[in-house]
Amino acid sequence: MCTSFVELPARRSDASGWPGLLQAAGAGCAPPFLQAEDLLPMCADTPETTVDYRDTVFLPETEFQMRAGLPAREPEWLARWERLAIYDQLRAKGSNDARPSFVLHDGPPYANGHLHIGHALNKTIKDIIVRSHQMMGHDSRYVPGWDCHGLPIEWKIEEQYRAKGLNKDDVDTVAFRQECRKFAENWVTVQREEFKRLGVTGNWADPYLTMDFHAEAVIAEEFMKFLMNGTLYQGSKPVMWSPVEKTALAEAEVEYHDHTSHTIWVRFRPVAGLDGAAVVIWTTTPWTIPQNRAVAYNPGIAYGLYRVDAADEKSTAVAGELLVLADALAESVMTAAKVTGFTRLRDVATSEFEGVVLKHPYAGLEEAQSEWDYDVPMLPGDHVTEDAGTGFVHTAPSHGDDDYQLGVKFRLPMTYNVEADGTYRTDLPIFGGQAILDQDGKEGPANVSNIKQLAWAGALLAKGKIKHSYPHSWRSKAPVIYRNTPQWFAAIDHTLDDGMGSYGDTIRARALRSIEELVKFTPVSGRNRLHSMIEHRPDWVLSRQRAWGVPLTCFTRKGAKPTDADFLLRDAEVNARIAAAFEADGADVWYVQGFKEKVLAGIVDPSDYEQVYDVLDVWFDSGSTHAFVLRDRADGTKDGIADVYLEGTDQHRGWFHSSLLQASATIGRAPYRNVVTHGFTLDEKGMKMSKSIGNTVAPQEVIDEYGADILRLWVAQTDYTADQRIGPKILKGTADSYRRLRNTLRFMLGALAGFDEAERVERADMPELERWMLHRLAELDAEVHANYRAFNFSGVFQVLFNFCTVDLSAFWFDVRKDALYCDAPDSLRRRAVRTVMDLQFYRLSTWLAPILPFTMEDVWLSRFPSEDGSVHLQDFPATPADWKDAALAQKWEGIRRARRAVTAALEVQRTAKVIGASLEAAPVVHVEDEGLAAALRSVRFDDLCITSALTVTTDPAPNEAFRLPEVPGVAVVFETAEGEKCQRCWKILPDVGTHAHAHTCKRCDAALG
RNA sequence: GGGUCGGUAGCUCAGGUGGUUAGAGCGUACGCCUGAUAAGCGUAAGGUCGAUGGUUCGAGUCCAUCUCGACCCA
Repeated sequence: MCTSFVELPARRSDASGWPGLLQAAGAGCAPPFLQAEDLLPMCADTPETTVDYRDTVFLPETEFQMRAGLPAREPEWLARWERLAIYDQLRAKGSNDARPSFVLHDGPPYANGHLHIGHALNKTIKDIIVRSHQMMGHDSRYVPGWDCHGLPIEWKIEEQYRAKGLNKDDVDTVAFRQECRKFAENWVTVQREEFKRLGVTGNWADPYLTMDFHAEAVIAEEFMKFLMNGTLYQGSKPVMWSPVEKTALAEAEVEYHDHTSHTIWVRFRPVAGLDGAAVVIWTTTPWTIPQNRAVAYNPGIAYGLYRVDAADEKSTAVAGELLVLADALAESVMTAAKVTGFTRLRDVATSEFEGVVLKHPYAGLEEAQSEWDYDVPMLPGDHVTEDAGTGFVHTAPSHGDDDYQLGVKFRLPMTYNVEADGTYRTDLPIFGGQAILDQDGKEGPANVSNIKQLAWAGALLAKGKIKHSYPHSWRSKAPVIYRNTPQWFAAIDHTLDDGMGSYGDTIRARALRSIEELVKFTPVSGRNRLHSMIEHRPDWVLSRQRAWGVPLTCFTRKGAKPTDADFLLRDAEVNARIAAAFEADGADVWYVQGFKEKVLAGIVDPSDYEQVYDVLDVWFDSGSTHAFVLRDRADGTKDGIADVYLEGTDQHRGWFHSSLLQASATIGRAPYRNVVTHGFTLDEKGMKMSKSIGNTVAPQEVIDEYGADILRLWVAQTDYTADQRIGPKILKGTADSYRRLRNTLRFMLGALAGFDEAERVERADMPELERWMLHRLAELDAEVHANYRAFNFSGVFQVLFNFCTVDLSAFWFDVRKDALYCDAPDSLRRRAVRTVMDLQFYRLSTWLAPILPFTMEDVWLSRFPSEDGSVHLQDFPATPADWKDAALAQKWEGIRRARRAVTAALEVQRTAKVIGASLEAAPVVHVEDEGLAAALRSVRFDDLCITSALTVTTDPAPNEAFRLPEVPGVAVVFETAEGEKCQRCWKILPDVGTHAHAHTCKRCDAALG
């Protein structure tokens, strides 16, 4: 009954579309809008009257909001995903190898403080990789992790102790460690929520922590592999040392203040050569002279032989004595030495220094008991400069970093003259027991004693004082010294016999071959960077004199020297007991009274062994994550190797590096197949962000103002492999791009309202324009996949964004609005358009889902409302390869070029106020090329140009025709459209007014039924 | 100070092995539409490709130096 339509609202607002209309059309009834029309006083004899056909036109209908309201709505979707357990559902889907595994192994952030923009960037990139691979058909697992041990947390707890007036040294180690654990736990909780708010998916319910008991047990086990395979050894290395606290300090624990130091110029006389001239060194630490083992020169500096001619009477210089000095510094040295006249005798080529042996200033002194009767070689070193001093550097390998490096290089002996309290060992001749710094941090007698002794020995050329910046302990505020302390090292060139030699027999060799053969780097420059670091690095220092970490679980034999074969206890049973104890109760047990006795009982006599109380470098912890996560977890990988490790470029020196060294020793190769690195986030001008400059952008602020999807879109549109910029202006632009994408999807949702499977049209039955759209989709499918596989999201974004603006919004949507709005619902053309739009919808919404998980969920649910649905349960739809049609694409490229000429021509008339809308035009298009003319005639070129009529001709164009330089061979003559404006579709056509429905064209009249 | 990486329109990005007037989108300006409407369409303006010097018939693309920035070292 047609009358039933009377009850229909004049304008439909239900999102489900127009079922009533389809039904009506199918039933052959008059459509409902007749009712409205009948109410109007229209008839054929009142042509001036307009008819409102608005309600007969199929305008887009959607509940999907133009404005996203992301900050408020994102938490709702997060709750939904949590309720639906999306991550777990996907795992179930991939179980039993139903889908190929893909694992991005998380590099653990440090559990300390709120997230900054770098964290957000890092986790968002990871998330896009994880999500895109899932949707490309993998079982893509992601286990987030945290780095929990280490110095910064220890400081915080110490700080709390100080605030309470407690001293760390008075507190039980286990109690202290438990405070640290609590602190880390707290930040893990905080950061986890902050990461989740970014939309990052993963196994948040069960992340990995380096302080988990199992992790601590595995870290110790991994360390014990180093113990057993012979790479572990004890050496020593100078570190910053506070004699007051009797402890080593890290760089971050010292502060620099002005300090007045002694400064001395000292003669080192050659055993032979150099014409007997003394080599002069300069130092601000006279107390290191007893530890001198070499004098360094720089082969790039010009040196000369100088003769003292005259000197002040207070000078220690003697007329006639010969000195070797850097030319650039000779003058200043002579001045310091109060020399009033000197002569430069000749050049001294640095080749003359080679093989020269000097005498220690204290050599041969009676009281010295031959302590210093050793050779002091002259050695080349790039660290020697001519900025200050003499051009020669006094080298004490135990008391300086350059000195140590030179010592390692030339095998200089380390000295052990300085005790933990800053005094010389008591058996050191002349100076034994003297303090460098006393227990109040004040200067002890050591410096002055040395100056006196040098003067006595005739070696002191000059002395003075200097005020300079010098490191002080941030706790006691006392000056610190460089002092060699015993440390534990991994020998990375030690030949291994562990049956894992496929890629080499040493840690270094395996690491290098892994880089060369087993790992793909994104960007490629990472390969060289890591390679050259590994190639040149020294042995790995594993030990730290700290409390919050995994201890170096080993024992040394009392009375044995580090070089003795039985110095270290190597016993598999002991190791197993340690691992079992850690597994049960964590690494704290190492610090419980009687642990040594417990694990050594029945194997060796515990009283014969010392327990080591240093803790492992935290890089060893994180370098071991592959073992306790990838290898040991059910959601790890079968071979213990990750598909991807991804971090900032600074981690070439950090996690990529330590993981590679660790794994080379324990599994014989790199633990990863891909290394992906991102740059740093800078401010809008490319400057480093800093709180003091006030140019920081906090992720939370962006989320509050724009929403996480905007932050994620910023990540996706940037080339993260280089440094990126962010700031208010850039985010504004990102939000603009977002709106464009959102509206594109919104238009599709509106146009697809009520889409029914019965409407679907086969590709073969579609107009060429729709087949061309399918071609574009197939092209995009390939590009999107390739870019996601290459971790190139800016490529994905660029391609999709351009598609949405250029192909859809500016062309296809604009052209097809006429068909969508005005064609009869059962018309083949309209159905074809909706079919293509449906196919587009599935692809665009899924392709963008890894980048914009919130918005695409909004889009998806808007089309498919449900309690349990989610776009994130979908894969990218398979796209038939035969949608590609190169010949069609070429033809349509020509058509679109011709279209550009037409739109430009219309613009001239528009500017001249001849027309407003393009439908007022009916241009004549003169085409020189017959092929192009045929192409234009084979399609509805008038529709494509959105004109009411259009003529294509190969006749020569008149001179006044419009031409575009970039579209040669096409000229446009403007004509206005003839006829009346169809009140329904707004085209101006000659037949309007001749049909049953007033003021309509033939098509609309038919559509109205 | 050393090593590595980077500097293409206001912004985000394209620009195999050197070859005609350096591209895209956004933004901006102007115009149009008012049936995607805090939307949509069209047109236009915008770049001495960080600087200088070189190689070459020819360089954003190759070389050298410098400069700015970032990271890692010292």
